[in-house]
Amino acid sequence: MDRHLVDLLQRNGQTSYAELSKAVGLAVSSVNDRVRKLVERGVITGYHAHVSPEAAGLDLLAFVFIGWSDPEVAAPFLERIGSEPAVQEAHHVTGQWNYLLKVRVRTTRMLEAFLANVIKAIPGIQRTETLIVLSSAKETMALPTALPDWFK
Amino acid sequence: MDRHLVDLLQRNGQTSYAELSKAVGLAVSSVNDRVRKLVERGVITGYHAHVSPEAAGLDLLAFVFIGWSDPEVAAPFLERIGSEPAVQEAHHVTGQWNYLLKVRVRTTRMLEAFLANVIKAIPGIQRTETLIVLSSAKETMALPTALPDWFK
DNA sequence: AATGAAAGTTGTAGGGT
DNA sequence: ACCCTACAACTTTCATT
Repeated sequence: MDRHLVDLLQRNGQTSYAELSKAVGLAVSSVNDRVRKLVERGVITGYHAHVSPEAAGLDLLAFVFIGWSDPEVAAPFLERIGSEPAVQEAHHVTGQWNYLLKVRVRTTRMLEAFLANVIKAIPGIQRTETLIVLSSAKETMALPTALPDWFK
Repeated sequence: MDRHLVDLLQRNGQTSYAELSKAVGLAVSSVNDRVRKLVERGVITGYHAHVSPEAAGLDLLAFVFIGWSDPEVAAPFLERIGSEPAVQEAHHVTGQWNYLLKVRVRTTRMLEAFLANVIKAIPGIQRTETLIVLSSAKETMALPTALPDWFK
């Protein structure tokens, strides 16, 4: 039941309680209760308008691997990229690199500036490797709510 | 002006027109006009509830690189991962790999099943490399609306 | 937990500046 | 483009089962 509501709200965050009510077969006020509790419990963390990167002029998407040896680098690195809007994601990953960044900029010139003025400006960062995204076949923020058939 | 509205709606997709109106200094109906046009123009592509992966039981995030030689593999690969909820993103990237996937599952056992039953089940896929995400320091879908100071 | 109805807000469309 | 107004739709609360 809650899964169904979450599913619908992931797809369309503006779905009215009237519509949700019809879809799940509960009264409007019951739906209101359940959604409120989903937010209180932290299952639903927020509602956001999604913006087309291209419409915003951000035509270049890149993944940047970051490497360092000195563990002292981590704190200033995280602080810097945390306040950098061009960085959409920063993940601590296994393997030969420390971090993987997802970066959106306008052009290759701007990517170059990002690497030179933001990343290399952090003392101690030794290696980077950049992958340019040619096209994105899929990009969704909807999480699976049910177990897939290939895993039981 | 539109940038300001987009900014606010990216942060909170439930911001009322009354609040937007107060924030940008326009009448409610003007705000309504502008937001409607932003949606019509495709700048705002939709509104979505954001769900906590951990609350949904998806504790494992991984990036999976996929490689093949035969170009015939692309079509069936894209069709398969397009309909796979565990795959959040699929990017065609430069470098030694063809695609980079962002995958969310519950456990390492489920990741193993994904690689065996979904990826390796696609004929022609020759190489994969999986990076496990230990922690995500940043994960936002808010796009920058202004040019950064490190790029003029 | 779920329901129906009342009361308060908000979204939207119209005409006007 | 922007504003004001009015009505419809929606959200939220509350008493009840």
